[in-house]
Amino acid sequence: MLPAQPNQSLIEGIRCLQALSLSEKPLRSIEVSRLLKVESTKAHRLLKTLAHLGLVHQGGNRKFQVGPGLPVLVAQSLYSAPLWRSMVDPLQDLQRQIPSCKVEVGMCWEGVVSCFYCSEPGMPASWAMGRVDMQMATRSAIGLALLSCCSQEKVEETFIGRPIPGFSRGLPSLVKELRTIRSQGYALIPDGQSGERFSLAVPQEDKLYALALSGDLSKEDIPELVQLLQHTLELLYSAHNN
Amino acid sequence: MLPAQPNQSLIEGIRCLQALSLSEKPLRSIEVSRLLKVESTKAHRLLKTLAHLGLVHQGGNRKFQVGPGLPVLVAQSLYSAPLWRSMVDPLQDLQRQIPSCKVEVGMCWEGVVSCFYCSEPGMPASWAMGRVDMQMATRSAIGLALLSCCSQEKVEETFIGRPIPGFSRGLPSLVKELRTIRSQGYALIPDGQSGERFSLAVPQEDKLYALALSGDLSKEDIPELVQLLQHTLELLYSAHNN
DNA sequence: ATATTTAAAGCTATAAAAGCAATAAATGCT
DNA sequence: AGCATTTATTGCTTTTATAGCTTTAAATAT
Repeated sequence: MLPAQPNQSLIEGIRCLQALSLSEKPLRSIEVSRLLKVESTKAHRLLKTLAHLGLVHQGGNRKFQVGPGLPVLVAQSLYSAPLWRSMVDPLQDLQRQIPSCKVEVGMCWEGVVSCFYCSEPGMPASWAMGRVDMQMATRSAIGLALLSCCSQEKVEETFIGRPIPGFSRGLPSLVKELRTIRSQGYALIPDGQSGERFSLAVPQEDKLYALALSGDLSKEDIPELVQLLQHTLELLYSAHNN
Repeated sequence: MLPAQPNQSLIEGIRCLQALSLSEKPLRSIEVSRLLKVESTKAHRLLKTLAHLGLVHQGGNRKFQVGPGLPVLVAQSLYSAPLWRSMVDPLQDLQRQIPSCKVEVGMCWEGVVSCFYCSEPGMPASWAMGRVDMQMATRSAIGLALLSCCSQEKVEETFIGRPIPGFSRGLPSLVKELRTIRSQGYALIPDGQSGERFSLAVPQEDKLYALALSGDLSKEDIPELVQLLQHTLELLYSAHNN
């Protein structure tokens, strides 16, 4: 994955972006430099470069925050390509087959899941695509399904040294859970407080995203639902890879 | 804006991302290198670095496409900060005052607008935030309002050499329109085919985003609506800058 | 108004990309 | 299926861009 000659500057630049996106408020360049433990001139120049590109916005008070470039890049990738739009039809079909469930498609990065498709029962199709919600990966079926596709090292690297939401007993219990998920090919977790609701997610072949169903699922239906999800994923994959 | 020592690698890396986000389908590294007119080893190494970071995804066929990092970064910046969530209340208030109109907040980058808030009449609050839709800036009131805040050079740089959606007579007519918008402080354009519907947008002080109202607007109400939008923008600004 | 902190630029050593050449791996073609 | 062409990937050397120190300027706080 990592090339023989990775571009260090690019890596550091993205770290700046990441820091800004996680921050509660806009940051001064020196604050970023301290957060990332890099020399202040360097952070400053990276941030200014990102600001020039428009990925970062520098407000009147000179503080930096995430800028217009990021949402536009995401929107472009979702809309300008037939790639993603072609996913809507198969997903709406799925929604019709299981009308009482929520249908979601999401990606996982650095322990965080973002769903770009989310249709709740009764929601018009045009509202379902083009969303960006956020959940902690370890509390989401989509996140667990995708994490189960990562190597154990990658998972450890991601979660080491910080509390793992939903796994208060730490990394080993997460790793164990992921092993189970990997072997069965799907993640099933309770959804919300009530014992009736569950979330069921299956990862896509490429491991880029996962598809989830949430609602009143009964244990005996699981194998059938997993099959349905896998079938839908195949449709999605061929829809945007031909 | 541009620092004395901009980081060239970072700029090139982002150009790769941009190329992928605009592409109809996943690209081979050599295709990216040809699109951007850079040496192929360089493009390859940048893409591999981005793939390692997770901003780009390399599928089984080795082709590159936008990866999970981007949507997660956007979602994080929208949700993990009180910054953006604090915008919901003022916007819902606005929606209540003008119940028949659509309310949108969007950013503009490289001639493209992405709205991250979009509430249509009757839409629940929780569905309005966390959207990423896409429109061409020159066809959108939000885009025109934000472009009017850019220098003429910046605008020319963005649109030179390509057709400008909605301005078939070219750059000069866009520049003229932007001058008008800048002087009056708002953009007003017809919305859809019917002559009844309009879109009205006002840029935020920092020029980071603009707020728009779309629907059945009558000419004589414009000044009042502009005031209302400006007032809401002040609330938004203070909501996330204190 | 003054002191302190942060931002930004200049400059040089150095480390990191660029780009060529070589090899390996895919892909396409017959 | 086997050969030819294209693409991906690495190694190596040169060159160039970045790191980071120092200095100056601009904000911000006191």
